[in-house]
Amino acid sequence: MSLTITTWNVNSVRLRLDGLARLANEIRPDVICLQEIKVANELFPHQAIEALGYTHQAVHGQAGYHGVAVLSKLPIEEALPMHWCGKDDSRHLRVRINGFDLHNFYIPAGGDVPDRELNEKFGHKLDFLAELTEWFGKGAVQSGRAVLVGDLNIAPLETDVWSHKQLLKVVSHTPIEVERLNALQASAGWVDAVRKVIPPDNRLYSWWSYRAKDWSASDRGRRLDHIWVTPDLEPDIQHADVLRAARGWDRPSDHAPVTVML
DNA sequence: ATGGTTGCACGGCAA
Repeated sequence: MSLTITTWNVNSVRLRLDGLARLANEIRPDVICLQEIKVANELFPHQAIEALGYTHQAVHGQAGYHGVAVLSKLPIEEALPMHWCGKDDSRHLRVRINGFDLHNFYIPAGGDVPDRELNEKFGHKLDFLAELTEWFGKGAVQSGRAVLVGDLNIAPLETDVWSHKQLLKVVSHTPIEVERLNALQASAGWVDAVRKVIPPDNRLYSWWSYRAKDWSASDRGRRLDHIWVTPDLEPDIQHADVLRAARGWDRPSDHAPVTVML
């Protein structure tokens, strides 16, 4: 028995229905976790997605910004929209599928300036990570078997960015962010499932800016999207991949889907 | 050093 989970920052779910159909046909994930759906709950395109075989859907939407959703071929036994840092941003949806916990995150991007004194968005990003770390550290993962996915908006490894040196002061790859992400990972012993399959000596990206003239030729990417599992699931990791081709589809998201098969 | 693109609440803001 296997379970395939894909995470994808779609940058507007309503503009990415063709892409979702393609993902459903080409990868056939059992569960798809979306970020940046950019739509209120009542406007979520439930029927179009149901027609792709994802009859179970949990949505934690928001008009205009952010928003996360879980699409599943298996029943969603419980869905908990979560909130952090005293804000009502829709950035975390916790669901229970097949008896395991799945956490779908859209971590704050953090703005442009990597200094919390000058840029409160950067402070929010650091605080968000710290709150999660404390929460997971207190035993939020109870069942033992759990999966954490999403756009974590941090590329932790040198091989997760096109130029480690040139990105050290760029939000997403600064030392303080990497430190906070590593602390989050340690909080519940999370294992980076993608890097278990594709070792850290290989460059790997999941996001390329819209602003490049030729995103593929310049290939200035970053690995911002992640799939982590608890240690007891580590032996079950069968396969992992980034669907880089999706970045070249018509009207693409700036993120490519990341998939792990357990 | 600057500007480059996309998507949303149609226009400034976030990414």
